[in-house]
Amino acid sequence: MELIESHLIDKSICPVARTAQVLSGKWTILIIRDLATGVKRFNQLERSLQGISPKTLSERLRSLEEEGIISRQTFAEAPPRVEYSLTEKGYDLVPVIDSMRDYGKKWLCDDK
Amino acid sequence: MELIESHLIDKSICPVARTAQVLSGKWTILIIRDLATGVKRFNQLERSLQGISPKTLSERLRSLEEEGIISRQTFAEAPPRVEYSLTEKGYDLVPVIDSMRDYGKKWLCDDK
DNA sequence: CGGCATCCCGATTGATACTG
DNA sequence: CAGTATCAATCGGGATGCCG
Repeated sequence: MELIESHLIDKSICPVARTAQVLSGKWTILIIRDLATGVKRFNQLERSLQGISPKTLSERLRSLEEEGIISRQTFAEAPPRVEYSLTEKGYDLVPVIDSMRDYGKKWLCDDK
Repeated sequence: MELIESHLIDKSICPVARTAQVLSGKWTILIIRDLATGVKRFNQLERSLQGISPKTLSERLRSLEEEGIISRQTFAEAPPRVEYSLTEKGYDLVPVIDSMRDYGKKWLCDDK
């Protein structure tokens, strides 16, 4: 078990803390995880993220959009259609999700 | 920008969600980040994590210990000494932190 | 369908003071 | 030094209902 050299961790800038802040919130990472599989509509996300309230989903989507991580495309149809997808900035979070998945599989899941 | 194949994401188990749960909390990841550089004492962490209250630090450390991510070693001295370090389970979170650091440097830090 | 407006709650965090 | 005790505040999140 090697240790990271202390000087490699820049605390003044602390990209870790900033990323953590962006990913904070109970559902944030899961929304990005879902969108990583492709474009999704509001209701698709609502069903996929079992237990999320529409308010919370709406809030998270808006703040992620403001953050530039997801993009929102509306279609003037009846019934209305809104599609959410990852931007490049959002897609670059996939490695984070992947490493979290690896960790979860190794330490937090009994099965497989 | 390729997309992940949907079937590669196992939502029933969802290791991502479990890992997110373990890492939840405002300070959790930062504590692990600090301990990744080596053994630390309570006061060292308190100083390093600017703004954390001793109560919160104490709570986080205890829950991380219960989680098996950090280990706590006490020394019967005067003044008392307690050292915190990462377990193997904790050290395996370093890739997650690394990917978060990479992301933060690329997207969230102007400097460099 | 895709939201927004309200109201509400519990968990998390913080400030501060104090102790073994 | 390494915490605990107490109190207060914040905040994400949930429930429900309404609307274009």
